[in-house]
Amino acid sequence: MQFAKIQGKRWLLRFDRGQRIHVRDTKGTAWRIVSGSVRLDREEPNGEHSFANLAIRGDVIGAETLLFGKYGFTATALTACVLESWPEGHDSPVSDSLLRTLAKAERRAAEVIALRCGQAADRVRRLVMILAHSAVEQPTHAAAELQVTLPSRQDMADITALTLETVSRMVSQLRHAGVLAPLHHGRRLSQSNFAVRQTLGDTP
Amino acid sequence: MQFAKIQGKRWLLRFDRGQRIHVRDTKGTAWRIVSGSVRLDREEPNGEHSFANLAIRGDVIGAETLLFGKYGFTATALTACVLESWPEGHDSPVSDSLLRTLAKAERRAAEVIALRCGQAADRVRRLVMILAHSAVEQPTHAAAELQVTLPSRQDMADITALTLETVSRMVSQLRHAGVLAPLHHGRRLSQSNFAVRQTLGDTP
DNA sequence: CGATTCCTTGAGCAACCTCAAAAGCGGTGG
DNA sequence: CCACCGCTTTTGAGGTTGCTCAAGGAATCG
Repeated sequence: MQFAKIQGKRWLLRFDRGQRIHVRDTKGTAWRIVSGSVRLDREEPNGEHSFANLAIRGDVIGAETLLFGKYGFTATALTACVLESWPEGHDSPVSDSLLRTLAKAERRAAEVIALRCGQAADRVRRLVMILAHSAVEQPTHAAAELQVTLPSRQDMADITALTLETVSRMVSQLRHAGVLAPLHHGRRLSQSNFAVRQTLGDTP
Repeated sequence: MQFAKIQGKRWLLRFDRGQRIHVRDTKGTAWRIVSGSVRLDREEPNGEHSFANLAIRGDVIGAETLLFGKYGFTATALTACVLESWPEGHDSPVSDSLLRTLAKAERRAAEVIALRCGQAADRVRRLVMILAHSAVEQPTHAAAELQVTLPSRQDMADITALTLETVSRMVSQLRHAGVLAPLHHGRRLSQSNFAVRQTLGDTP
C-alpha cells in the first residue's frame, strides 16, 4: 500500500518491501528515490522478466516517461522506500538536472555490472556496501555501525547473478566474519532483514 | 592512429581496434558512436581498471564532460569505429536529445547486465547478437548474412564476465553450430576477427 | 495451531576456471 | 622466400566454485 504525503510542495510516495512501484508500458511520471532501494526489470524476448538495474537514494527512475509517455521498465521496491516526483519544477535549467541524472545513471550501471563478477562472497559484500552507502545520509567517513535493511535473498540473487542459496550462504559467512551483525533474536527483528555494518570506509 | 575528417559540418574521428579513445579524468568532449563498438572502463578502489559498460552505434560516450569537464571513464575501441562530436549544435531542444540519450543509456545498461547471467554459450551468443545489430544499418528483419567484426577474446571475456578461454571455446561452438561462419582460409581474413551471422531476427 | 512464506544448511554434481602447450597470424629481416 | 619473433587464439586436462535438489527451521497470519 502506498501513502501519498504532501510535504512542503513535494509529493512523497511510500512503498513497502516487495511492492510493485510501476509496470512497464503503463503511463506515469518519473520519480527520484529519497530513501530505500528499487529494482528495475525488463521483459525478455521469451516473456520472462529479469533484473535490469538497481536504483538507490538519489537515482531517478522512469525518466523515459518524459520522452515516450510510458515506463520502459517495471519497478519494484527492494526495501521500504520513499519516492518524490521528478523533476522538481523549481530547478533552474532542466538540462543541468538531466545531465546530472545521466551521469549518475552511468555510474550506477557500472557499479551493478561490477557486482556481477568476481567471487560470490565478494559480490554479496559489495552489494551490501552499496546499499549501506545508500542508507547513510551524509558520508560519515568514520567506521560507523549502521542498520541496513537487506532485500530478499531472491532479489539479492537476481542482482548479483547468483542463486538464492549461495547468497544465503554468503550472508551467513559475512555475519560470521563480523561484517554483518549476528541475528537479533531478542528484539524480534525480522529474521534477516536487518543487518549492521561496521567498517564503512574501505573495502580490503 | 586517429584520422580526423570534416564531412559536411561534422567532425568524424576514426579509431582502430584496441586503440584508446580517451582516459578517465582527462579533459575532452562527448562523442556519439557512428559505427563500431567501444568499451568503457572504470578505476577500481584497488587501482585496477575494469569493464564498466559497452557502447555501440548511436550511443553517446563522455556526456559527463559537459557537467564536470572531465571524462568519468576510460574508453577503448573494441572494433574499428567512427565517432562524431556530440551534441550536434543544430539540434533544437537540448533536453530532448539528452533525454533520448538517457533512455538509450538505460536500455544499454540493462542489456549489458543481462549479458552477465545465464550459461556461457548463451552469453557469448547474445553479445554477438548485440554487436551484429549494431553493425547493420536499418533493421532488416529478414534472416540475413552479415559480417561482424568481433572484439578480442579478452574484451569479450571482460564484457561477459567469463574467461578468455571459455569465450574462445564458445565461439568455436557457435561456429560449429552454424551461428557463425567457419573461418575463411581462402580469403585471408584475420583468423577470428571476422564472423558471419545468419539468423538475425530471433533468439530461440 | 496449521498454513504459508522465506531463510538456512547439507550433499553431490556440473559448468566454468586455471594452468599449460601448441598453433595461427602478422611483422621484420636475413 | 623462408626463418624467426611476438602476440592472440585454440585446445586439452584437471580442479573448484557455485548450482541443483532436498529437507528442516523461523517468522507471520489467519
